[in-house]
Amino acid sequence: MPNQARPGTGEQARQHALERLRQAILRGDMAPAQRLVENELAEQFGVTRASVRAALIELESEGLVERIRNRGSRVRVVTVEEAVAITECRMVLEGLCAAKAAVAATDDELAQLTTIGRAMTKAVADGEPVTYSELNQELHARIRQFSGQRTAVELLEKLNAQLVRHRFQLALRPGRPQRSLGEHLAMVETITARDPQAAEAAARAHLTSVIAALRE
Amino acid sequence: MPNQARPGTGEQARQHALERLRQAILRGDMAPAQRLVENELAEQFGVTRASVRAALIELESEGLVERIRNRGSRVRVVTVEEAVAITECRMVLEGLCAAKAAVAATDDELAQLTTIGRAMTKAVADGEPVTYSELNQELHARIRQFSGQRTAVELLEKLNAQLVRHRFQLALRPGRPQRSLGEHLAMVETITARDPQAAEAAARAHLTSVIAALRE
DNA sequence: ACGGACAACATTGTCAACAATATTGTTCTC
DNA sequence: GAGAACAATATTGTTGACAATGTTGTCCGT
Repeated sequence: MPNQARPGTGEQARQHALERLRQAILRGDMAPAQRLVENELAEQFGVTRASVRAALIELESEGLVERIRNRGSRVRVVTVEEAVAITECRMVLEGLCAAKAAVAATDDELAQLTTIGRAMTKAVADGEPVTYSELNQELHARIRQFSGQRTAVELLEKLNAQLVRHRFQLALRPGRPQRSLGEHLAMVETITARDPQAAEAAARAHLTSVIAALRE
Repeated sequence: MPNQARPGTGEQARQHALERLRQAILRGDMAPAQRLVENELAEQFGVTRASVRAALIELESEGLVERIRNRGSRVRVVTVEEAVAITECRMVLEGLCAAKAAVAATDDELAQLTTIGRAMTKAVADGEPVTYSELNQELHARIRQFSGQRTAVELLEKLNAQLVRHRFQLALRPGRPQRSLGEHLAMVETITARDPQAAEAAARAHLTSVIAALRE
C-alpha cells in the first residue's frame, strides 16, 4: 500500500506528489544522490508521471533536486563547501530579519521570544539536545515571521530546506548546544531591547559560529 | 511567423519556451498582470502546452509569474513595497558579495572594476544615462562574479529579474546617476583596497540609497 | 428590473501512448 | 583478450486527447 492519501479526492495530483516528495527528501527517506525515476515515483505516489515531472521541476528550483537533461533526477547532495556558502547567505538575511524584527515586532511577540529563550536555557540545563534543536528552529522561525520581510523569509526557507542533513548532523554534536545557547540568548536580548543594529550583529555572530562548526 | 527559432533542431522544447517567455517578460513585451494562457503561448512559441506549462512552473518559482490553481497564470506585478523588500535583501546579499570579492578577487579582476568605474564617471560627465545604466549593471555583475559566492549570485540574479520594471523607471530619473556615481566609486575603491568591511558598508550604503529612491 | 439556477464556454489539470536520448550489454574484428 | 560498432534496454521528453474546474452569459420566476 504505497498510498497514504486518497487519490480520488479533490487533492490535486501534482501538489500531492510535490508535497510527498518534498517531505520524503526532507525527512531523509531518500538517500542522498539517490536516483529519482519518474515512473517509480508516479507509481509510489499513485499519480501520473506528468505530475511527478512537474513536482521535480519545482523541487529543482528549490534546490532539493538535481536534474540533468535526458539523464534523470537525483536528490541533490550539498557539500560542506556549499553548506557554508548557503549559511553565509543565511547569515546576512537572518541579520536583516533580526534588525527588522527589533523594530516591527509587537510587545506580545517579543514576549514570545523571551519565553522560547527561557525554554532553550532549560533544555540545555536538562541535557535534551532534541528539544533544544526544535526550540532553535522555532526561535529562528519566529524572528523571521516577526520581521515582516516576506521576501527574506521565502529565501531563508528555501535555503534552510537545503541544509536539513547538515543541520541534523550539527545538532547532535556534543557541546554544541552549550555554545550556541549564549548566541541565541543574545539575539533575543537585542531584539527585545529593540536595538536593530545590535540584533543584526547578534544574528550574524550566531551564524558565523554555525559556519565555523560546519567546517569542524 | 511566430517562431524565431527552428523547431526541428535538438533545442528542447521546454527550455526553448522557458527562455522565450522569460525574455518576453524581462523585455517588457508582456504587459504587467497580463494573462498568460497556456494554449496561446504554446502556439506562439511553436511548442506544446506541456512545455509551456513546465516553463510557467519554473518561472513561478523565479518570481516572474503568478499562478493560481485552475485559474491560470499572469505576469507578476511587483509593487513598490515589494520592490523595497527585494532591494533590502539585495542590500545584504550584495554586501556579502562585495566583502567576499574584496578578499577573493585577483588583481586583474580588481583592475576591471577600476576600469568600469572610470567609464561610469565618463558616462555621467557626458550625460549618457543609458550607458551609465548598462555599466551599472555590469559593475554589480562583476562584483558578484568575483565574490565566488555561487549561492548568493543565484539568489541575487533571481531577485534582480523581478525588478526590471522598477530599475528601468529608476535609471531615467534625472539626477539619479550623479547621486549614485559616488556610491559606486566607493564600492570600487573599498574592494580594490581589499577591505571587506568597508566594501560591505559601501555596498549597503548604495543599496540603501536605491531604496530611498524607490520610495521617491 | 433583480437575483438565482443553469447551461455554454474557456482554461487548466490529468492521463496514456509515442518519440528521442542515454546507458548498458553483446558481438565481432583484430 | 581489448576495443569498437551495434543492438537492446531503460528513462526522459513530447504529444494529443480527455476530465475537472472556474467563468460568463442567459433564462426564468418573482
